[in-house]
Order: sequence, then C-alpha cells, then structure tokens
Amino acid sequence: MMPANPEQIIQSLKSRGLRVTPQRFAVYANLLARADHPTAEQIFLELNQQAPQSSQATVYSALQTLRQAGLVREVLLEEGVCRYDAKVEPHHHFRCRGCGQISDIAWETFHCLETAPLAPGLTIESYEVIVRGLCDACAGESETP
Amino acid sequence: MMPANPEQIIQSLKSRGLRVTPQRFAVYANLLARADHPTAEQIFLELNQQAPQSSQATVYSALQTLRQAGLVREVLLEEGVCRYDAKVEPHHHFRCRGCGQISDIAWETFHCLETAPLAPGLTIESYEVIVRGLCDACAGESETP
DNA sequence: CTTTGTGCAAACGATTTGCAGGATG
DNA sequence: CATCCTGCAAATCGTTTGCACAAAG
Repeated sequence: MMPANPEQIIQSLKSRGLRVTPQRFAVYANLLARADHPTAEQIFLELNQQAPQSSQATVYSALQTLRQAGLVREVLLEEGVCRYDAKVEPHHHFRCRGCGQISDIAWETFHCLETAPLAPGLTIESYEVIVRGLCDACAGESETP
Repeated sequence: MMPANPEQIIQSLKSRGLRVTPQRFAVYANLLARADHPTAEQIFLELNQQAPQSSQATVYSALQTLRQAGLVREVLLEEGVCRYDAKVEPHHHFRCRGCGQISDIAWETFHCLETAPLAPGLTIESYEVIVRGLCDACAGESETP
C-alpha cells in the first residue's frame, strides 16, 4: 500500500485531470490515512478538528469527484449511511454487528465467480462479498450474559 | 416459493406474535407478491394507487416491525436507498448499472465460506455476494453507441 | 379493557443545490 | 483569464417522532 506521500497524492489527483485544491487534497489524504471506513461527516469533523479547513458541502462534493475519478469507493453496509474507502482495489468487507466496525477481507480469500458461471445474459463487471458477524472483542463480551 | 395465500400471510404474522392489521397485511402481501426489491416509498405508492390504504409512516413502521420479526430483509445496494425483500432465505444479488434493476442469485451459485477460513477471531453469522454489471437488455443497448 | 397500531404533521439527519466570490491551471 | 471549486444557507429527500384516536386480541 504505502500511501500518505503528499507528492503521490497530488500526482494521483492530477493524473485524473482533477484540480488540486487544499480541500480536495485534505479529503483524499485523510481517507488514505484512515484504516476505517468513515462517513462524509466523520471526514468533515476530523478535518476541521484543529481549524476550519473545509465546509460540509465541499467535503461531499470532493468525495463525489474522487469517486467519479475512481480514486475512492463507497461502502454500503448499513441503512442510511454511506461510507468511503480510498482502497479501490477489489476486496471484501466484514461488518461487526456489535460495534459496527468494518474491516477489510483480502480479495484472495474468496474466488466466487471463477468457478460459477452466472445466469446467462448478465455481464459481470465486479463483485464483492459482504460478511456479517461479531468481531473478537464483541464476541467475548456477549459470551457470558 | 408459492406465497400470496391470504391465510398463510395471516399465519406468518401471527406466528411471530404480530397483530394482524389491514395495513400491515397489505405491506407484507405487496412485498411477497413483488419480484423486484422496492423501497418503502414504492410500496406506499403502490398500495395507495387505487384508494388510500396506508399512510407513509405506517408503511415505514410496518416494514420495521416485519424486519424485526424476521419476515422481511433489507437490501442495501445503492447510496441513500433502502430496499426491502420478503425472501429471507439466504441468497445473493445482482444489480444492473444501466437500469438499476436488482435480481436474485441462487444461494447455491456460490460457496465462499465453506472453503475459506476467515480471519481468526471473527464469528461469522451470515454473508452475501453482491454482483454488479449489466443485464441482458442494457448490455444490448450500449453495444453500438 | 388493555395493549398496540394508525394517521397526521412536524421534526430530523444526511445530502444536494443555487449562487456569488475565489482559486487553479 | 476562463474554468472550475468553495462556502454559505436554503432546499430537498428519505425516514422518524409525538401525540390523539382507533382497532386488535
């Protein structure tokens, strides 16, 4: 992976034909630096924790732009919440029912479509496995109720 | 499958300890009769097409109740839209990028977890494969642009 | 008769929009 | 210097809530 180099971030933006603005840079850099899968609002809050850097509308618009440029991906695992992920290479997700934490699952873990031809007439562009359950910590807690 | 029998619907509701009201019955019957995966609003509109039968709030509340009772399942494939599905047995989904249509994929099509032990410490409760691409019709349209 | 569901309208949270001013390439 | 981005506040969309009335068991 090895992200976080400012030069690389700027290059990524430029290579997609995007203007490099402080706000857009900040949003993308923040997302690259995080291992969780934050919502737009979480990014907005973290960016402006020290000093105001970016308005709400700008964070939303930056995320849309980044998504259209293919630098960022959305993750939809909960009702009414749209999360974002700077890791665009294909991978799967696990969501803990207890704490809501979302973790990545390596792509190589499953090979679903290689072996199973889908319904005829469907052109497959991508797929993803979503796993739900309890993480280590949450499973331990609910063990002895 | 063979749903749609009013008696069966009433029995399903009762068996989960739910009161059988006309509105709740209508919401569940409508969902059972549909092959698509409608949003709450779509159900609301279809129910009230002929004559007013159920208010918006009641449809939402009925769906919540049915979901808690395990008679209905939510399907999250698009940003900001929560769809519902009366087919609660495990299965996968395909979403067409062109028309947005969602179709079911039989559970037997994939067997992901049987062969792949996940990360240690994770208790798996369920999983689902989400496939994206183009359906027959949409693939044909975009063939010669 | 007690409990639970319904309808309405107002409240709500997340996201989008219109527009004027500002920064980027 | 033309284009695109930002910030603000208002608008919008889907969903939830509070409360009085009505219906189910």
